[in-house]
Amino acid sequence: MERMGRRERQQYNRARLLDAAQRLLAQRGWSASLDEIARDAGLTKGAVYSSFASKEDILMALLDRQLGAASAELADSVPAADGDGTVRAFTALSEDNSAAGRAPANAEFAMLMLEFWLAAMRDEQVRPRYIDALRRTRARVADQIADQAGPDPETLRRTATLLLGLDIGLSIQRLIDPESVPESWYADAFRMLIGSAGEGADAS
Amino acid sequence: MERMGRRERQQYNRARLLDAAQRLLAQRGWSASLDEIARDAGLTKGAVYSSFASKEDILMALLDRQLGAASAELADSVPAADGDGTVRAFTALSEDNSAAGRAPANAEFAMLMLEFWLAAMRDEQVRPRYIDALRRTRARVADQIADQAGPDPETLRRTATLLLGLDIGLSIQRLIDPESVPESWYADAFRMLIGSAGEGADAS
DNA sequence: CGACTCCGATACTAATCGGTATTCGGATAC
DNA sequence: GTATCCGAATACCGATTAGTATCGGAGTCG
Repeated sequence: MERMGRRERQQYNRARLLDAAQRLLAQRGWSASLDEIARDAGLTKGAVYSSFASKEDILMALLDRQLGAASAELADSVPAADGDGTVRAFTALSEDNSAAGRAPANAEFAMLMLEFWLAAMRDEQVRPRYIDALRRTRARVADQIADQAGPDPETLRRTATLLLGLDIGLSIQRLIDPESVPESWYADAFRMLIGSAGEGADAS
Repeated sequence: MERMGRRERQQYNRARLLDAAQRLLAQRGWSASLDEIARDAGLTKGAVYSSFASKEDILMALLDRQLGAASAELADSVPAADGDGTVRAFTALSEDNSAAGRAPANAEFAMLMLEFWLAAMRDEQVRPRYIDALRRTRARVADQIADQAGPDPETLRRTATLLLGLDIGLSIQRLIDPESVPESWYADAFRMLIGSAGEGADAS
């Protein structure tokens, strides 16, 4: 334990609260209580209300932090985009450093993302933030595959959207039923969509 | 109002409770209360506990009914699988007969499905039912595209999985941000995956 | 060193929820 | 027609929850 100043201490505690909220909201959903979150962070509810205005405020802050981090991670997560290292945005952080007993880290990430999606669909306060994050993510994917998916910007955006969609849709199937969705199919799909990138484009 | 016998009446009320649960669980998540659900069905909580054992039991029954219906719908939802009528499993019932003020029917369906997915990820009681429903859905998709996606059963299963994944992943993006994901991209992706079905298969 | 500040712990409240016990009323059986 | 049955309404309970009020104590500044 290092001695910390007041402001430093609060930022540290706030971060630990967000970490706890990330775990508990992913694993128990919105019904995770503030007492649980605070206790998981080694603090009490008093700490919560000195850093956040309400429970929904935690969701907002967590969404900003998490979606910002997800976009940043993506920049590193596409090594060369050859056969094996496909695009992984939704399955980011998939190095699988899961703590004992809990769900794997990538599963936790996906569950949190879908929880965010549902919150964004229901609450118009949350929606624009989530939309923005999705658009940034697609833009990152587009940057990553710009050299392989042709120069046409419209086709490039489409390919990026399809790749992100496949990453999401395959992960939803694979995370809950791994044996039905071999990991290698990610790469297969990647090749299929990149390989025939320019074919379906008919001027409208 | 027709006069109904006792048993008939209970089945009718049970169905109305499931209808209400479908709406409220989709739009307010698991924190939708039993009183709300009962009131939305024009009944009281007493009716709930004479038809269901617990709140989770409602989820189970709804999941069975909904996923059974989804699989059945799929059989009709792929007219000829030519360019425009792609595979729609996740976006089933997409004729968009949404009641006034509420979310479109297909959005409600998707939200409910993801709520189910999260419940299945968290609860091992729910998980096998959801896995089974996903597998049946993939099998249906495979049947629908069997004539176009080659005779190799392994490739066929893969193509069905990728198509379902794309349907899910594109819908998640499109439902919350329609202008970023044109509807025509569904058909484009369909063509891409069907067109190059046999290419990515390398014996492992 | 001493007064002030402010973050976080503690104590508490009003409201809500899932579930249970009991009662009510119409359909069923005879 | 009357007794019985059973599904649904009502009333109620313990437990939990988000949010508030208050207090203590460590860090800050003069």
